[in-house]
Amino acid sequence: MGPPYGSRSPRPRRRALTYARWVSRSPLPPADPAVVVTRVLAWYAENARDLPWRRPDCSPWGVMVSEFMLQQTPVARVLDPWRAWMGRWPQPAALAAEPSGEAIRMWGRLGYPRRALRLHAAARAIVESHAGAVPHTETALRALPGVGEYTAAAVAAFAYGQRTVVVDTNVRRLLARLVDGTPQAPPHPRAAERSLAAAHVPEDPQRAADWAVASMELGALVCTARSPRCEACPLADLCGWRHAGHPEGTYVSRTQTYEGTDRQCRGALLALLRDVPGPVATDQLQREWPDHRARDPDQFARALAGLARDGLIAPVGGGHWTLPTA
DNA sequence: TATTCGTGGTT
DNA sequence: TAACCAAGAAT
Repeated sequence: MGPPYGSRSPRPRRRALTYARWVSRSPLPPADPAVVVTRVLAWYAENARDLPWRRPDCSPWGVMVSEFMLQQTPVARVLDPWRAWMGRWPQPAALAAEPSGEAIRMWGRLGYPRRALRLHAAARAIVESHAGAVPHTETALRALPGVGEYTAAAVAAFAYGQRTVVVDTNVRRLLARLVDGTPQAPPHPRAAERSLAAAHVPEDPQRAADWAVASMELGALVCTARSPRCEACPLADLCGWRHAGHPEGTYVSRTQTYEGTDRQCRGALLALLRDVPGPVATDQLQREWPDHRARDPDQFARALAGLARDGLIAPVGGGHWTLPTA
């Protein structure tokens, strides 16, 4: 047995090899966006997943619900909750008629429960300001709670076939690799990224919407963050990152440990309130997060106050709490 | 602009 | 197995 792999600091050597390979090759010309779009659309036609919110009979509301649930959440975890949600609340008005606590309860363990609260508030805004119909324009969509730049563009494109610039984490990574030759997009979106993405959007609206979903799908299934399947990629011969020999990334993600965080505490408290029908005493909640689990003695109180401030829970008097009933 | 906000599968 | 990552938004 030799020394453990990496014990002789292979980095400089590896970097030198990468550079030698780079100079020995002819420069890779910039990929023609028209060619990129054509290839990705052809790939999508053969490889698209059959997701319920992509079917022609899916309502704009169904598209919007899917986009909320898919924020920072994998497709596989969204499928069942989406079906249950749409079965119970097929239109915005049905959800708007319920207290927000029901939305929080229905959200279950999808994570980021403030999304449930915002989706509920968005449904009420749609009833109040848009006669119960999901608005068509990005501007009107963007004004809804929980709808940011990405979601507004996505709903306009996928629900109404509009020509928008849809830039999600998949598209950002795909274009970073293809055009910039880097393995990952910058941690925070830059203006240059939106310009680059806009340069790839076809003129025809329906084709633009197809490009949006197809480029996202390619990023999700082939050009993945870890272990990309370049052998299955229709853009492999155009890819700057592949041409450069797959150099490693430089961005270091802050490792966010979950154990013992405020997030975990909030999640545990909310889970208890979700799983029982009525009010819960503060003492019982405290038992859900005993001091020995806490990072600091104020954590329980801080989490409880935070949940209340966010509107995820409400006091009902006598030291009891419930999901919001309004 | 940098942080905060859940949860669970994958590597 | 610890770290990474997932169709972001709000502040």
